Amino acid sequence: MTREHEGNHAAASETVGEHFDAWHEAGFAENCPVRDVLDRIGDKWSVLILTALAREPKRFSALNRDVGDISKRMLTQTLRSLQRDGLVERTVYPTTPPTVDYRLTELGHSVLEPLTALIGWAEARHDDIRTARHAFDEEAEAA
Amino acid sequence: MTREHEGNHAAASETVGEHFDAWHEAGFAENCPVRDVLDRIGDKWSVLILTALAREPKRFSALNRDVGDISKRMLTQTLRSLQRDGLVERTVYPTTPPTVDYRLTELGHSVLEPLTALIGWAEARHDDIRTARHAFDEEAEAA
DNA sequence: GAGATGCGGTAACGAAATGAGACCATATCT
DNA sequence: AGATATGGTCTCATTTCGTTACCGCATCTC
Repeated sequence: MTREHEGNHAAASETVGEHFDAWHEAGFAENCPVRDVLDRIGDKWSVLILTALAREPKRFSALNRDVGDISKRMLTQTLRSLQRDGLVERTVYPTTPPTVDYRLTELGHSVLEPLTALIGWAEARHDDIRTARHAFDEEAEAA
Repeated sequence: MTREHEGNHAAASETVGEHFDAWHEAGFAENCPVRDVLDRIGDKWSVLILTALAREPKRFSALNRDVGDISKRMLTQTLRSLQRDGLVERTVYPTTPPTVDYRLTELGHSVLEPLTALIGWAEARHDDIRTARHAFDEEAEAA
């Protein structure tokens, strides 16, 4: 029943709003999955690594190359936390030098589904965001 | 055609994999919407603020209370960047003391849809994540 | 056989982001 | 007069991040 923006987004807004209230009452810090999960999703490299692994397992150095400007340090760190959360599986083959590969677990694959939606949104609306950004910056500069 | 985990996630994995390859060829840093968008989505507070505003506009201090343990500093900062990206609209009413409220724009509401999917995933799989986490930690401790 | 290269990382250090808290002007309530 | 609320900003300590150097080992090149 809110008046302002009712595309087809009203339902989602309502749903999310209810979730928020529920977390709020539940104590928030304790059992809020969003904090727990989004902190990881949102740490700048996780999503990129997950998408890089979407189709096939990759070795450490392949990831290092493919993801682009990530440092080994952050790659190691991010992979560890993804592994810890059960999204990624690390396999060592006892060759010399050791070969290590990383692959998505079922849990890891399953998160790609909602992520696809988000990526789709990002691509669809990227222009709108950039437009808004420019407008904002010019307005700020004018002042 | 990958063998390992084929729930219903195969399609998403394939799609995401293709996207990744496309970004990769396109140069990555330049026109990668994910970097651009996910950096914002994933900054620990943005999603929380967006969900807090899902149903109704709120004032600065209401947000400060509702979101919980966010500092005013980060609240201001996050709101500014959401505003800059056109997700949130800031309105000042010339009262004394000034009243300011924040509301989602159409763009802001539209992102709730993919976010809902992600939140749903987080809640559905939260137990799996925590289980994996405990297993990992115990194994690490045993070593 | 000497040096460079690739492997999968770790250690150390400076830079950047973040969090906690004090502070501000104004106005109202007690 | 003093406390409280409003919407922030400023400062400073802690945390996190990114860069670079380095490790042992094996293979490839000269």
